[in-house]
Amino acid sequence: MRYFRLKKRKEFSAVLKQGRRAYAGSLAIVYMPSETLKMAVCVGKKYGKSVRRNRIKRLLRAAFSQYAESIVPCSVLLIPRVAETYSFSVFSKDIRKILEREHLIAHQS
RNA sequence: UGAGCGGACUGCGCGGUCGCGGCGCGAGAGAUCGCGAUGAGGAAAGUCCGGGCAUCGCAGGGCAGGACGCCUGAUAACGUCAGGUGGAGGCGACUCCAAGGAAAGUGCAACAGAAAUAGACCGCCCGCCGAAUCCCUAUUCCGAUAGGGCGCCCACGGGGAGACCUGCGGCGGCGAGCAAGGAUGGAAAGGCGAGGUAAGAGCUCACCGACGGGACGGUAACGCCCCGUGCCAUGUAAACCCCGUCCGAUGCAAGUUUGGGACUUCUUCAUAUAGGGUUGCCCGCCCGAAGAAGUCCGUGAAUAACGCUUGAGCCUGUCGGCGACGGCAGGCGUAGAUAAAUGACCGCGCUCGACAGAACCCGGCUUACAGGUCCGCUCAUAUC
RNA sequence: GCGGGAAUAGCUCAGUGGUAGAGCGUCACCUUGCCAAGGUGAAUGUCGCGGGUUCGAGUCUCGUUUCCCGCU
Repeated sequence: MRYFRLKKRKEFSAVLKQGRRAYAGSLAIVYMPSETLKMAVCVGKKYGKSVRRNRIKRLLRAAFSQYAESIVPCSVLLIPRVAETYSFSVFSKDIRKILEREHLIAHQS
């Protein structure tokens, strides 16, 4: 089971307005229940130039896709924290921590 | 060997597992799945120029505005490039230069300096008048000049409260001549030397510079030579400006197509010297505009498809050209996303990997960039 | 992606190519028993940064950095 991308501005606003927020050390997650699993990352200009922003987005997508199989259907926004350096292992660990705390993991394999 | 100059290229590699965006093939009613090949740069950046392309305007005209500026060529075009000219820098290889016009006109040139785009303040020299006008020696064209001494009564300068001391034989006024000298300044009416003169002056002469004319070389910018003119007009045009060349506006969020458009009614604004559109303005040209409700249809709306990648394309060879570049022949098929694709993990290697991510497409410019490779050349030193 | 604008004292802003200014703030003094208000005086600048033009640049010009605004 793969995830879909969250594209529409309406959906973005809806999630940001009505969604539930959860925080870990390196990032924040905003989510609300929906029919299918949808995900988006938020990386604005404040994170640096385009190479740096692309790097952050790739790391977040890669980290998220590890758990995509097992998450209950909902709309998810990943918002990283501004930092000096970013790493896959820290993102992966923090996403897992949040998913477990918020009971978003459906069937543990 | 050291220091340096110019040009070209490269800018992590190999293997495995799991993933991402187009594309092709296959399966499936469809969602989707499988396989295969492919997938960021030299600057993709800044958006500083030039084009293509698209829409609007096209009887169009004028004004304004903008850009550029040695010459010749290259090019679709350019503010780019190539080759040359002139100037500046460097021992040199070589590098840099927005490099037309200041006798078309206007403006500006602070401070300093006597004076700033033109004059005569000081000064030099001659004549006259006034004060004063010592002595010795030499020369003498009998005006004086040079050297030495004496002296501060008179004049000028300096010092001192003053008496006075001291430099000097020295001054002041008027008139005429001159523009050589005068601590300034970025710039002071060609420079330097000689002659000349009462003192001076391109007043005269040589050389250099400037200007004008001519011959020769060069497509030209320009170079070089000869002759002439004593020479007169500072700088600034990246101040206004003049001359020459060029420019319609807006930018793919341009724009095209489909899907909601048609009809009826009402309201609001404007109603012709008005308003809107057309290029910033004027003339000219064209035209009413916006909203709401009802009926039919449809429902995804900053959306979908097209534009969207075969193009002034890239590579190789050859020919023409000093070169930029162009001609011919052969070969190649090389990202097209749209909340937006290259990542994660593991292993090995080394010098431990810089600047940095396509968004309509090209040609340039500019800026950023760890390191590495190659070619050509210069200077210094040593040896042969 | 495309187009436009700004940067001057701690803050808000002026500024004709010729010595960088105003207001608020800061500091010192006067005034007051003390504070505020008032008065007098003073300090404060890489004119964002780097080249060029000019005798001379905050101003003209080229590049660069940062920030702001508009366009669906």
